[in-house]
Amino acid sequence: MADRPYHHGNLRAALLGEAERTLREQGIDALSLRDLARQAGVSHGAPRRHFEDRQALLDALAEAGFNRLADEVRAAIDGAGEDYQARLRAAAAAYVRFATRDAALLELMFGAKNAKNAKNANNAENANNAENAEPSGAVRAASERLFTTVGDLIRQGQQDGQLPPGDPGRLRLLLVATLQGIASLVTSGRVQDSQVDALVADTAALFTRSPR
Amino acid sequence: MADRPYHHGNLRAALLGEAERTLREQGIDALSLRDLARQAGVSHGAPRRHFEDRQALLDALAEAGFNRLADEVRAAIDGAGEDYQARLRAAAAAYVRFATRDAALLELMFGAKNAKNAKNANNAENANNAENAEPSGAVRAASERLFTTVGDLIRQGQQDGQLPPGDPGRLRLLLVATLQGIASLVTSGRVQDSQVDALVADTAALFTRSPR
DNA sequence: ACCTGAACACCGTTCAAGT
DNA sequence: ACCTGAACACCGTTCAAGT
Repeated sequence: MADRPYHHGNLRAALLGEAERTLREQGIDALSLRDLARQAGVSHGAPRRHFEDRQALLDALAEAGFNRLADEVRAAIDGAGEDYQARLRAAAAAYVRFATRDAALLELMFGAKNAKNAKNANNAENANNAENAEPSGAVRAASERLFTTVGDLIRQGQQDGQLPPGDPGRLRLLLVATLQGIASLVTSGRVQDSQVDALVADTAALFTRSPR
Repeated sequence: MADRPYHHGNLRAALLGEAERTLREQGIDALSLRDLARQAGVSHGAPRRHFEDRQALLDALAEAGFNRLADEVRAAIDGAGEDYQARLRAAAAAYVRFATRDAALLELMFGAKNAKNAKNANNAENANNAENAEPSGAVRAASERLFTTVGDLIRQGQQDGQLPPGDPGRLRLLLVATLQGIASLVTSGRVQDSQVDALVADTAALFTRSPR
């Protein structure tokens, strides 16, 4: 039976998995390190060995979230056939699906930036960046996978003549913004499920218009 | 001198004002009812008379935020002259300015929805909407002022022939989504200040293109 | 009508100590 | 190398009691 096996073996993975579930089912306010430790059957101090503080756990969740989002969007594009508008719609639909299923996680992924700086406000060496923190390195790297995926879609559209020429980086930024904005309206309950299809279709149509 | 004047007179307004400042300067994690009470010079139980719980305070902040955002966007449009693209750019720029100055507040305005439902999960009478809560009535009403402002801009563009005809409601939703998406990238630190002008210009150009 | 202050059940974080 | 358990300083919320 082994009441307390190894040192739990893979506490880090267990904490992350349980955290993902709690986040999905009960929201971020219900996410506590002590509670996760309880569910994993370890003492409340144990998580410290794997996550320096609560923010480190949230960063790890955001990182995994970005990796999964990038994967799902890419898979949707790859499975959408040849028609370019259909590929755009598939990317947007996959993004919205992620937002619907993991609203709190997506908020977490695009949140942060504001919380931690307060501590360092009095700290002279960090005073210059006290109000413009960047996401942590690992989170940023994972979020760039999403940008790369969308960038590939943009480049393909320009090659096929379905998108206007010009700086692909600017178009990529605008498309990510649009996708994230739709997701933000969905997670905040300002878009009904019945409106999503139209919004996705309009997004694809908007980007494939020709300049006047 | 009057150490403790009336009953503080306008505790509600004082709490809201201080909360707005804390939110701006230190982020949402630093926002505590007990701390606000301390700064207002009242006991920690006093805020309860004006805000039933912490969420009620956050709702009031979000409500005020939406009213101010709608006002600022409308003022920017009204002050932008006759050129329609310039009016679009002014609206987008005002939105981004709000996001830059009050990042945490904007996140709060488009957040929520997920946190409160957990409590009612076991409650049979509320089981049906346990995973799709709407923003509180007052917040929703204030957020609709933003939608109305953007809707007026859309209608004007269609009348002037600067925007394609069709359901103005759909176009409005897409424009709000785009603005909120840009803001989300800004508040999460994924758009540099130097990229904002191009993004704003590209947004205006995108919407005023003609269908191919 | 508005506020106080004790009480309760939670947190995150720290750190000496164990295995 | 990993985990325990006491300790500390905070929370939000409740509620009898005061003015």
